[in-house]
Amino acid sequence: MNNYDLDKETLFIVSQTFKALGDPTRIRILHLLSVKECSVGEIVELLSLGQSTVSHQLRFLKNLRLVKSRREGTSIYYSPEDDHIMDILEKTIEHSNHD
Amino acid sequence: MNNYDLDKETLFIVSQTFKALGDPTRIRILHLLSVKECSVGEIVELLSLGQSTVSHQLRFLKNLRLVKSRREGTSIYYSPEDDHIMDILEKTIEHSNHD
DNA sequence: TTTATATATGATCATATGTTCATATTATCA
DNA sequence: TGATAATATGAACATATGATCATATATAAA
Repeated sequence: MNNYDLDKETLFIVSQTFKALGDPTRIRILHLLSVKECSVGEIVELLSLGQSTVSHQLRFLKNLRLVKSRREGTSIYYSPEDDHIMDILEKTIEHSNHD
Repeated sequence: MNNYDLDKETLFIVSQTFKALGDPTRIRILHLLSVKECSVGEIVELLSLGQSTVSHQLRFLKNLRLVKSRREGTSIYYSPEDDHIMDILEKTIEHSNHD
């Protein structure tokens, strides 16, 4: 058995995961959520992003189970869901500051 | 000082790095190189990819200093250059197999 | 129930990305 | 030097991606 190549499913999952981390807006959102749970409106304010942009990206991240949400009145609060990925993200951010 | 957001340069480096890992072809190439140093032709054969595709992606990876190369006659051998990123890639591949 | 507030969604558009084709470059060997 | 083999490059093309606009949905308050 030759392990030079990866199977299709692994390839899909891994590439999807890294693709999620490959966009500046999503990185900013995930990093913010690693600091504190935030409502959509708070993300919009703290990062100066459009409401629609944030909403679209949160849906993207939620589909990949990188974030989860809970409702509180009319607000919806988001927080990280995948510890492993968040760990990779934060470590890579630290790593990039040492260059 | 508010550390909710990331500075522009960090954001650029981190997103570029993950973008490199966000494509199936590049993942396959990097994973192969993590197993053994390969010439362009070997990569083409082992992964059944087009020569031009491999060459383009290798240039991409080399620009980001994720791989390095050495010449041997008319062949050019590539190998991983960034241990940290390769570690992240391999760990994420393993992680994806446990789901 | 109307109004206001917060969030989500769909369509559109410009740009980014990855592959392919054709060709150029570089090194080896007859 | 001329021919061959390995790799790199540029252009073109189709598809993917991310932001924006307009609008829909959902909850709360009046």
